[in-house]
Amino acid sequence: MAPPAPPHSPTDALPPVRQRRTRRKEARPGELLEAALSLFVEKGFAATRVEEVAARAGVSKGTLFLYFPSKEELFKAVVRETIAGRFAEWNEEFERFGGDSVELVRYCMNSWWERVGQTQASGITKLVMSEAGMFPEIAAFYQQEVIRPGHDLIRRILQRGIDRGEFRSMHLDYAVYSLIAPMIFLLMWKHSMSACTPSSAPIDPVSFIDTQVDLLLSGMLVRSDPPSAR
Amino acid sequence: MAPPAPPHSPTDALPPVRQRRTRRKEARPGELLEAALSLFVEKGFAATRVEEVAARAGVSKGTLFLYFPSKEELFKAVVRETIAGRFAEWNEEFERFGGDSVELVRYCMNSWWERVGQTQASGITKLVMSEAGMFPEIAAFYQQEVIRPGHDLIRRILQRGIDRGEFRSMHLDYAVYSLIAPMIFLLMWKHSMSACTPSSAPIDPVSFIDTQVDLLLSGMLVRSDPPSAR
Amino acid sequence: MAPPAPPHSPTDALPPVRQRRTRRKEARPGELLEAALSLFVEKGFAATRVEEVAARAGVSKGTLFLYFPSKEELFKAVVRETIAGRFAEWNEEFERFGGDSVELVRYCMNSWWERVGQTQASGITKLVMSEAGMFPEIAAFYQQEVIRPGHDLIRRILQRGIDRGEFRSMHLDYAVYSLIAPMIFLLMWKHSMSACTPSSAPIDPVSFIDTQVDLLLSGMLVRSDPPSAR
Amino acid sequence: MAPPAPPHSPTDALPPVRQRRTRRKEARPGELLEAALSLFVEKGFAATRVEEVAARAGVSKGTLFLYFPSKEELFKAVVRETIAGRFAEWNEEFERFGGDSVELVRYCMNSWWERVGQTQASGITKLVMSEAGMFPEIAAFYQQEVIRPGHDLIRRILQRGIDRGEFRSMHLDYAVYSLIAPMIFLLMWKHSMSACTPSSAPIDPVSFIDTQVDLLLSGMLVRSDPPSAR
DNA sequence: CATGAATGAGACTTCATTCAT
DNA sequence: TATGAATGAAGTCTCATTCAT
Repeated sequence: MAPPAPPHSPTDALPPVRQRRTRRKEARPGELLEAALSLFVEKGFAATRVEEVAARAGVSKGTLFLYFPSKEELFKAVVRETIAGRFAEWNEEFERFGGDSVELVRYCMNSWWERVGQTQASGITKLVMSEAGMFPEIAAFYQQEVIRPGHDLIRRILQRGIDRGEFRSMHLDYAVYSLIAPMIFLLMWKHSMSACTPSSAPIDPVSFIDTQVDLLLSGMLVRSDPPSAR
Repeated sequence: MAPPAPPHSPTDALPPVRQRRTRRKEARPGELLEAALSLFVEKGFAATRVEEVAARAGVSKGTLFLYFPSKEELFKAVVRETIAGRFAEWNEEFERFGGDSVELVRYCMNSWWERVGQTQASGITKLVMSEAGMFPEIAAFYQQEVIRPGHDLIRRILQRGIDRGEFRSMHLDYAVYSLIAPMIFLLMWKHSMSACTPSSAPIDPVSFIDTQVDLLLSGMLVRSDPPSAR
Repeated sequence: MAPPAPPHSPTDALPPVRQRRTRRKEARPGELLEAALSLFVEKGFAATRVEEVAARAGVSKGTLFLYFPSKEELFKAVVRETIAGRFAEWNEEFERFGGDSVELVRYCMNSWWERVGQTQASGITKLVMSEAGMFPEIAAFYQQEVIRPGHDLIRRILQRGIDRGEFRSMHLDYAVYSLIAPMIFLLMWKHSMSACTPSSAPIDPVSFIDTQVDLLLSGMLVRSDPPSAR
Repeated sequence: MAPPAPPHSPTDALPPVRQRRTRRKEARPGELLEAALSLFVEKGFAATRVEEVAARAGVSKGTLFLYFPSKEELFKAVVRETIAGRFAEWNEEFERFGGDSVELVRYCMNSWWERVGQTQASGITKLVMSEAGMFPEIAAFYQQEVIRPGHDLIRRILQRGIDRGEFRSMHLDYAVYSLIAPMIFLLMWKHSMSACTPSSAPIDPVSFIDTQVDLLLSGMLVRSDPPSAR
């Protein structure tokens, strides 16, 4: 949580203990957001007490309200913060991708798992889905900032595969959801079932994604031609 | 809340009123569970007030506590009650199925949508996933009563396909989750995003399931042999 | 505020101890209002804690909120309650008055002191004036329900005196305020200065009113001279 | 809050800025008291936040506590400061007055309105009366520093009128309060009702005082009659 | 002197739960 | 059995006051 001490040359003057008061001001919102994220994910919105959040961030109750006017606003800020324009860079990255579309799809899903699914960020998606009923505003925001861009990104990838003659033509919108579905599933699984029960058949996300991509690309059916997949 | 006794002539028959009373008494727990289910699904556990549940069930707050010792127990009862062994009959039904496995898979998923997904029953899955963190006991119960039987059922279907030479061999456990994932996705979608936001690309569940099955069975890749699709 | 025990014949059965729960329901709002009135008057709106009000009314904090949705609403209810159409009967009474207008004015002011000034009701007028800045809505309500009717009532009395040739003609609106002023003064005095300081020249309200009426009616000037009025 | 130093050419004279700074330092307490007075009058003691006071005075919250050890002490200082012996000069002035006592009374009241009533100073009287319950000490202080001297001043004027054969003999103490009453009324009116409600019959203070003096001096009764006064 | 971030006691309000009727 | 008035623990939020810079 504390920023790792950067490697510094011996000539660096080490600032005594980093003045407490002044430095904090800028760090506080981030620390609070981080604390709030983990607690919200752990216990849900309602069951998380602001005092706990403050305590985990190492400040008092009152301080929290210096930065966020209410518990709800804190929640919204957590969502906004965690989401914050992830898609701009992703879009670019995928645009530049040179390989065939099969690999792109596989890369895309694995990459999502690494950068979102397995991080705490996935918790807020679970949270948003769980609490959507209570925060329509947040749900709408999420829809706009995450769902739609994500949808569009995947759509473009599939279109690329079709254009290059790699994928057969298909109902794009639903195909997109077919790729989103396993991620949502993984994420709900991680934060719900697996979190608290010794599941019978534990899921290894990487293997699951692998299988999933295989199936979606090549299907289950027995075929004459060997699947191109690994 | 009880309808005021209407003025009636001495010749009026009393029985109808008495009947309603009597039937009510036995129906109470069920009515309460129903009311609780819908409210828990709509608003989550914490945000649902017992008074609302009681009101929706047409009784007073006190009465609710006559049947359920606490809000938590009410929640658990909702889950237990709604889940009640569905799988016995399903198992049988699928055992008797005569067609090819492609059709069985398609039938299975459509049938789930009809009997669970589109009914109120889907709400409890959403509920369990949302509140799993706070009710590990319930999550475990669900795991045992729903997840595992469901998993096993689907596993047997896939195994049947492989045994009959219809499906290629695959990692069964993950393939099962690949079939579960879209259902979970559909259900979370229905109860979360679509419920409160005018989604850009609304999902028609039947079409989505159709596409999903197509893809999982035949894949996305361009092939020489035409898919056996429906 | 409590209804005086009605005289009852010896044959009346005295109800055991008056069942606690049921009877209360109707009495509660009144008891709370009474408690609130005295506390608000004693300590002002902000310094009065709802818990104190509840305690003085013999109930718990939560009970208060069963009857009044917020502290502000409680305050408004106190004002409304204490004010509640006092003027209808007064109007009538004064309309029926037979004596000369000098006596009517004197009667009017003495009567105000007896029925309002010396009762707790005067406290809320002080309160409204003190807190007007924070409760514009209340101030407007008071203006409409108390100030204006009171003003009109006095105006009619003065007009009567002029019509009967008892009073000289004068600027009625300001003359009305001249009669209101000493009441307001008395009431502020009672609730502010005298309440907490051993005043040097304590005011006996009845004597003060007497003198005030004398002066307003007959003036200070030595008799035979025509007044030097500008 | 401090004006940002404007970019200036090297030839700019610095002094003005320095002067302002220096003067500021000495002026601080006064500016704070002024800000506090207006806010306390507007919103009452409890509803006024020290931060607002500081902001209106152009300093930070912390600075306020450099000059006043607590909010309560700030309040007391406001009262003490604003009251500051006004009566020495007034006494003198009235002692020197040559005209008849009728004119003196009229002059006295008009003069009070001009110098106190219509200025911000009137606010503290409103303040003291409103908050007397919470600050008995202040009320006593006010009683001693303002009420009593004022009372004595007026008493002396009335006695002068009697001594000169202008006024009839009367109960002096109450007569004094009869002259004070309209001022208190005017002042409460100004700061309470009129401040926030579009009053039906707006009061012009000068006209009101005029009428009031007329009535108190000459009475309401038709002239030639001997007054019926008891 | 001045600042403003931090504190934490304290106030209002909610709501699951009890219990006399 | 049913009611609904009453409770009080618990939670959110405010704001006077402190203190390191």
